[in-house]
Amino acid sequence: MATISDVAARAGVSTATVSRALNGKSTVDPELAARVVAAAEELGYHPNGLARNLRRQETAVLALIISDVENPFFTAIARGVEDLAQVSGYSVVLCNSDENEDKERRYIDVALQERVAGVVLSPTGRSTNVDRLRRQGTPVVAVDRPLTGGPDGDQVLVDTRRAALDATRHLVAGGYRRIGCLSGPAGVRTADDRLAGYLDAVGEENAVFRRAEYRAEGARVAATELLELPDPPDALLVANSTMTIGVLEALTSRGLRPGRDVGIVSFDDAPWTTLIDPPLTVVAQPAYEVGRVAAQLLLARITDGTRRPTTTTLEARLIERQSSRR
Amino acid sequence: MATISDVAARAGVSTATVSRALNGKSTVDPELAARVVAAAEELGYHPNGLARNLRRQETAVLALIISDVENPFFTAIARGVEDLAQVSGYSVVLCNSDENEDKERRYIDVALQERVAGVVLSPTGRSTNVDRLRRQGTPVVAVDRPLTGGPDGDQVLVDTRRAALDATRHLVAGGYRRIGCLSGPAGVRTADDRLAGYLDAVGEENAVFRRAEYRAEGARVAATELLELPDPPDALLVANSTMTIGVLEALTSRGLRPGRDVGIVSFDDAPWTTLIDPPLTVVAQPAYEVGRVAAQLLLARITDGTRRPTTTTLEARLIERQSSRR
DNA sequence: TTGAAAGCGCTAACAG
DNA sequence: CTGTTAGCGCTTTCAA
Repeated sequence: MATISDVAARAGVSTATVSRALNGKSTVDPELAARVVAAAEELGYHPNGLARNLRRQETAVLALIISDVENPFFTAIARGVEDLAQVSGYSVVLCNSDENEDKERRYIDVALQERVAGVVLSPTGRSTNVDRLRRQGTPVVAVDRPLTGGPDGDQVLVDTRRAALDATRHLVAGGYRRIGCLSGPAGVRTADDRLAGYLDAVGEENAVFRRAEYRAEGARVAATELLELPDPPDALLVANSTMTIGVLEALTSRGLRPGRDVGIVSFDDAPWTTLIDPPLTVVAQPAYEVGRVAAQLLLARITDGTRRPTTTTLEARLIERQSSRR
Repeated sequence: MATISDVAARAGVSTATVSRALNGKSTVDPELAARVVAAAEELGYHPNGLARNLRRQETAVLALIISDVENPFFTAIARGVEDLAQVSGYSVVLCNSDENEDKERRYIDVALQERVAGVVLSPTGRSTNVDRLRRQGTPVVAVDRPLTGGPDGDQVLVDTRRAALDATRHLVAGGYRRIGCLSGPAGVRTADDRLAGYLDAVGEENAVFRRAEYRAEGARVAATELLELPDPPDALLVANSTMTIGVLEALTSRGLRPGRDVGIVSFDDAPWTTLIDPPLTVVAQPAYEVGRVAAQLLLARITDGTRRPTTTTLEARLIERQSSRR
């Protein structure tokens, strides 16, 4: 692969001139510059980013570590981060931690090794992994879930406890009497918060809930358990759209109709939620916006490492459709 | 950030020894090795991947350039690539080309600059971008769509034309008389192939079809056009699940029921396809498998650049549900 | 088994 | 405006 010296030789100038001509940083004689460009073209020259970054001690790459590539909520965040990064000349590499602390650590190590300019992540459980980044001074911004242990680092969250409270109250207002909740795993902050919001609304004494993985299958099983209770819930708040798929399966297989028989409100406004009958009432989270804001904060922190850490909390929006009406 | 010399100084050895001890390549006196490990630990040392890769002239990173992060088909591929790469010690960075040749070119440039070990991509339109990779000798494997211009490079495809043919015949067998097709943009190979398979089945003279972006909105409009024809189709083959969302919206807003009024077969077995009423008949593509095979081929080509290019074609599977029955 | 030294490809002082 | 030179942090001969 052609190197800068090859180009320099061909253009009859020094490597420094090639560098200057190609990067447009300093002024170069137009005629020389033209020769350089021509030579680079002829040789199919692509600057070696490794060498460049090693020398410059910086990389125009952001790492985005999310817990599930197949969850529309996170892919929407990814788009937000990417769109914003793009215009500032940064590329984004996506890593899938799979809600697994080990994988998260591995990817954080990769990020550290490759000396990325900064990382956006949805932290899994404990913060010990994040500390590694902080210790090396790599800018981080957390999305969706707060960093535990100190306000060190920016965060972009959604007020999901409040959203769960509102959603539950909406169900109460709709005339449902015994409202249940299906939330994600204990220790996952969003899952805990959504459950807490639900409890705020119904009170501990009236609570009927289960926790499961943020996946369809676990939710199906958990929903079935709830429905088989002696005094089963007549409405369900479900903590994410993937779980809702399982919940709807459980309902269908028991001949129960959403809305009429069991009121449903689901987190996340997935594209299919309007297609089913009845259409689902959902809590729409501003995922794309979360991504954009996170990228903005990260870039700001990259240019100015001394900025005080901030926490941005965005509001979710309840979209009332038919599954929460009898 | 601590460097190898810091570690060397602290352990009282040379940088060469640190390198050997930490990489375990060569034999190092156990006692020295222990000192090195301890020193690295204390300093929170993370080897600089940039420097390492620059020296070694290789990177353990694969780039995966796909045309839509929000399309479940591609995220399933991503999982397949990642799972396989992981066990061989490679990391995968995901780039979103958005079905846009410019973005694709930018990401290919990034891949080239960062000297990734290889790239998996779903090529957008013309192959001029891919040629850049080939010219530099970077191993490439194409997924979902073939590389145009020569069999230079491995490819992993799905026999989607055949799948479209079978799906259309299935509709014919179900008693539908006038079968229409909604496919993706001209020039996108999968869209062309699915349309071709449809034409194979119904014959040019009976064809009623529209093309649209691989997105919900365009498909909704196109489906509406078809349904407003003087002699509208009584069944529709839809080229991807995102488009199907638009198609179902069009049907619903006209009071038409899938199956009974208009038979539907959709490409891609999205998780929600069983939740709607009636459940959708779909063409399930082995996306995860496509990803795994692609990664396998890429790794093989990375270790042996002289391998002859291969083309793997996987079969799709028709899953019959209720939307293709009256 | 260990250390000294060269060099991967690039950029940025520093002279000229 | 241009060239010379040093060096980013690492791995890998080559000698000892």
